[in-house]
Amino acid sequence: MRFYIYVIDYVNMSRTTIHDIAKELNTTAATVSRALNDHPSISAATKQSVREAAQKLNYQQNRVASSLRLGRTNVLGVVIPSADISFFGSVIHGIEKVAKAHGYNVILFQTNEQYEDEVQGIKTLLQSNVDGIIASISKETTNYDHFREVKDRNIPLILFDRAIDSLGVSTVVIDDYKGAFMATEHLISQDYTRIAHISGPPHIQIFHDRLRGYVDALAAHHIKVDEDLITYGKVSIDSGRSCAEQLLQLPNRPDAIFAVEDFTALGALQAIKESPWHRPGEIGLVGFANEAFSAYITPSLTTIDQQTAHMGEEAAKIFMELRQNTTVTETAPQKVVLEPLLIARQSSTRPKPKKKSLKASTIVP
Amino acid sequence: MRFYIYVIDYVNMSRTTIHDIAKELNTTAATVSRALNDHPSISAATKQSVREAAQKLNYQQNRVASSLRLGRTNVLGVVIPSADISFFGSVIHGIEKVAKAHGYNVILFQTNEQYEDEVQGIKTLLQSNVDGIIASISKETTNYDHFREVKDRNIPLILFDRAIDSLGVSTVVIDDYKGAFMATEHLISQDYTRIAHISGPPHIQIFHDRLRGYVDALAAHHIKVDEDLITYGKVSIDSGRSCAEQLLQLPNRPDAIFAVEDFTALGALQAIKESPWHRPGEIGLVGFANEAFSAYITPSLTTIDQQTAHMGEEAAKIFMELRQNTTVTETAPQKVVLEPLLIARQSSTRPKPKKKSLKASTIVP
DNA sequence: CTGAAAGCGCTTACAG
DNA sequence: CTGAAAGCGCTTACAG
Repeated sequence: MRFYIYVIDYVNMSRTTIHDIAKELNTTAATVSRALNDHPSISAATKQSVREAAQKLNYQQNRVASSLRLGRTNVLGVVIPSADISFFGSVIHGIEKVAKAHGYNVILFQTNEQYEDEVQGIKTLLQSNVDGIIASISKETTNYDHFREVKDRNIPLILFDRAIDSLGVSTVVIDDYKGAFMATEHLISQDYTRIAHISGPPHIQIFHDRLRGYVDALAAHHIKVDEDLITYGKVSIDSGRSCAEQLLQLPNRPDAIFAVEDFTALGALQAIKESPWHRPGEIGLVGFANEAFSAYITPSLTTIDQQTAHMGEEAAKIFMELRQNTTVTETAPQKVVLEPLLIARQSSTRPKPKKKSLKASTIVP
Repeated sequence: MRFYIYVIDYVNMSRTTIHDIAKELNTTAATVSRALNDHPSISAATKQSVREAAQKLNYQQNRVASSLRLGRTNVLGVVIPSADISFFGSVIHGIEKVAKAHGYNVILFQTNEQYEDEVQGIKTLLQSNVDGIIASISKETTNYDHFREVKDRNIPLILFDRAIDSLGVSTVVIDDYKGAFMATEHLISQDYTRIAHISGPPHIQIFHDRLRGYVDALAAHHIKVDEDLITYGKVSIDSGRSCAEQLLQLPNRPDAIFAVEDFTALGALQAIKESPWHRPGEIGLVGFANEAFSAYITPSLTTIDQQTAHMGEEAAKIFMELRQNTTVTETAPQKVVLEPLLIARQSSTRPKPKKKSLKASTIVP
């Protein structure tokens, strides 16, 4: 009887290269490379045998070597404040999806809303020779030289959501004005007439745009804007709650609230539920952002969807177009403005009038 | 008067290399390289002048070239089902944070729970010469050869959350058994006695562990396990709802449900709210995962927090240790088990007995 | 249809 | 303390 013992020395086992394949087939690395890249001047027979040998030797292309030679990496750099914020997680999802479909990988860099980290991130990505960068600017950033550097190096740059027009690069944003207009108009269509707005810090562009959309929607429907019904919160659950409490205590209280974003709306909802007008839709409520929780709270929250994954996809698609352009053609930057989507749910649905305590009858026995 | 016109030809402007710096200073690329890498045998004066020239010429190291030469990339590959799931977004956040602190970049690859995509992702990362891979296995995956390939190539592999012991690689998981035990014990402490469990596909380790924790907690408190009260769902809202509906129709119905994760719990909650036992806590409910929505639904959901960002950080830290090890030392795989945290909320809080319709009195006038 | 050779930009053992 | 040379693994213009 015999024992066969196979010892594989991983330590000294270096990875298969095209030279190993060439040696195996008594040909050259050039031929192997061409065969693997399906070069037209290589015979079918050669391609076949090269592929078989590659398989047999478990060959994997070394993309680092390929990148160095080709001068491109097939890597897309993404710079965002944090992957831990669902909005950005969703955008990354869209970016990576499109990137993968085009043979690109995604390097992720988080800034944590810090300017220094953002500068560092851009620098690292440039060193890594990424073929393009998609970014959402940190809240703290006021100097944009690092983004100009990207532009100067002729590397496609696309900004999403938090974009700066003055940089002259392509951008993907959602139409906040229109989203707010739709939200307000929706409440009007539900026969709400005294519609309040809980806004955010007015110096932030998107909040300002939403306020404008609210005001214009009222005007479009000949509803007078009542300054008393506009409050400025701090974009949080607690702030939404206290703003709503104030609004509901007004002598001439609102019959609906449009909140600047979903967390504010959530706080407002708490205040509404604790008020005498706590039945779903009795005081209409619309948020903005379609956060993960908004479909699941009670009542479910009507809100504006920002098409977050779509935003990422669009940004990646713009990159795919930009990379085609030879550097000679200076094309004008693209500006994609996504359509907001109204997601109508219970929080803005008027309760059926007349019939009282319908509730019990809806219960499945 | 004179006009100075600076014309910079970006098209033909190729990036500065160490050779450009060397030419500028009448020295060689070798010296420049050593100076930039702070090699001890280079004089302080030379280092100084090289750094100045590098700055002046706006030099950025080409990491691709460096990687090819050094045989390592300082890139960590991360393979997850989807960045759009808050759990994974949070884990990536933790991974990237630690990676960055050690000079590593993160390449992200999403599998969308598809086996084929997972295989492709691993292959791409290997081709990209990542220095290590952190992954969470797709639900669909039952063949693990692609992970063995990573191991065989001697590339550090760390699995998190959805890990497989048989692969013999380092893992970071939360103690699912203990979390389920805590969840069940919590229900028992709230005087629930007929506690049902909606599990997930039993071949998935974490779901199996949670089932065990549930069973053992009952046993520890001398409550007989009733097979009728254990159902196997598909880990979704709809599945949770229909499983709960079934459970509630049993002749001897449960008075509490421990759901295998929060979406299942959410569906179960819908079923409970439509049942005759719809008052908060009347039928106790606990989920698992502390999803974004769980704090905000009504009633708020008691659940088990998995310390997601911490999980990512731990995985990245293990990598940082593994990479130190020379390939000669075959160290045993590490197994980090994180402590689950019980987050007690309304869904498992017993309604006050005796007093009826207390509700109205809690409303602030 | 295939091969020999050069080169992408870096790092480092070897020599001085 | 610095330089000349080789090489990481690939791709491709050029030659045959």
